[in-house]
Amino acid sequence: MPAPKLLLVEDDTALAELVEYRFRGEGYDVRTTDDGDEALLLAAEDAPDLVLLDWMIGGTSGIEVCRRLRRNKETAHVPIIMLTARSDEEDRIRGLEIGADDYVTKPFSPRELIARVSAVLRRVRPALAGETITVGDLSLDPTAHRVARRGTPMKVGPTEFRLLRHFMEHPGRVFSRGQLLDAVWGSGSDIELRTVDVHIRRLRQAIAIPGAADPVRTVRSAGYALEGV
Amino acid sequence: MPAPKLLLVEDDTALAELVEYRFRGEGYDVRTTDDGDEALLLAAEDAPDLVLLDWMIGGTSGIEVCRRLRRNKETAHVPIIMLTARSDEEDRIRGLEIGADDYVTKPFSPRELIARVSAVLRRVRPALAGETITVGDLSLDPTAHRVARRGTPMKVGPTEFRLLRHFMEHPGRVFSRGQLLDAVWGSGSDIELRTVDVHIRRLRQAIAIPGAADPVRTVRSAGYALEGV
DNA sequence: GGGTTTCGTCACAGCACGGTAACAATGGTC
DNA sequence: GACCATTGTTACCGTGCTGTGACGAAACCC
Repeated sequence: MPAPKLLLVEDDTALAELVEYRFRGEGYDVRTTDDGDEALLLAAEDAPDLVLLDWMIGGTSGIEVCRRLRRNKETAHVPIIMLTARSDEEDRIRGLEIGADDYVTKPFSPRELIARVSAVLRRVRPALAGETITVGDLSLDPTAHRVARRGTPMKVGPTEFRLLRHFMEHPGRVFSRGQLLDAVWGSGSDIELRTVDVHIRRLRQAIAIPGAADPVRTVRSAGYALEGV
Repeated sequence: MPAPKLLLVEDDTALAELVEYRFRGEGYDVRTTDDGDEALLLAAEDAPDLVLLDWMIGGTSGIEVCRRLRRNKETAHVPIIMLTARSDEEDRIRGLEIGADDYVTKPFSPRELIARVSAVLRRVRPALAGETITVGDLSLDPTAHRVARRGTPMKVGPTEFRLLRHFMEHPGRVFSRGQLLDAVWGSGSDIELRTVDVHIRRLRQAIAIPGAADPVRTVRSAGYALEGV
């Protein structure tokens, strides 16, 4: 899962550094500029996942930047959060109507800003906000029904998918065949225990890549487990 | 374009009536309740497009309602705006982290609330705001009822249009046949599951262009999805 | 090492699932 | 009314998935 890319447009250097520092700490990839035109260039050449935009930056107004981001096809749907010292309702509404996705008034705490950013990202790109489960080099998206290893998508059958999901929801934990039957096949299923072995093999086969270790661990006389982090 | 459906959960009757009145005026379809459990029922039986949720309603807390909305698969992705008298940063962050999409403190002006609602909706379901959605090389204009692929217009039947629109509002996500029937045909429809297959085929046919991959993905034993970004 | 238990692997039969075409019913248009 | 577009249903077919038993390999115990 690539780090979400933020573009911070802010001319208060001290504030910009603080925000940048905090977001870096949260695993974001942050670029900063204090100039509206430069912001548009940066956004156009490598579209960020979200823009933090000061209401008023030296030269052009933040509003104008917002409008022009929306006009450009490449950046039209990038979510924007406006930062501002003003708390007039009039301005707030104007910002939202122009196309900002959220509006945070200064002074704000970094924690709140982080919470808002991740709330917005969760909506826009679920894959960026931890909707996907990641264990080691494996990632699984339950809603898209997708599995990838080291970024490359893997073809996984239905039962193997459910099996893997169960493992990834409890990484490192050992499950007996009976427990796996209950969890993956349903508690009422009347299926041979050994059948689990076969699906374990199919799962191993499905997520195998040459030169990489098998993440499924066999625990003799106990069951199977997914290699933890 | 159907009216966006709001669910308002608020126990201050006077405020509830005011909000309801204003949103009706904006063309929204509003249902109101003052009870957390009833809210969950209403949301489950006919998923709204957005929930306005009071922080503290008689009996259960709004937070609990929020959490349970998120837990239910049907309502997990419905955006939520919390309304609250508190303005503690701690609470605000907590609400956002729990899964609310936005947070408005009382007293608020109806205008601002409307602006925030439409900002969230624009982000989550652009089609509701009458905006053109773009996913991959597909674009869909909800007001003009037009679909284009790589710029060239495509002829798409009514049902296929609604189907495609639903897919494009949730790109990448897998929907079971039952879910598609609820979302596209209406929750009360009594239609064979396999009928969905036929319309999927018709949709595929309608948006097919030679030399391009089929954007509709079949997920065996799970449903269908539109190839995400 | 011999015996026993546990696991890995394979091939196969059965069938569940999705793709497709054909058809009847409906409703709108001229 | 005749025509056309659209819709929902069904039946058939092929493919891929699933569960099982059998056999050999490996690990464990003495």
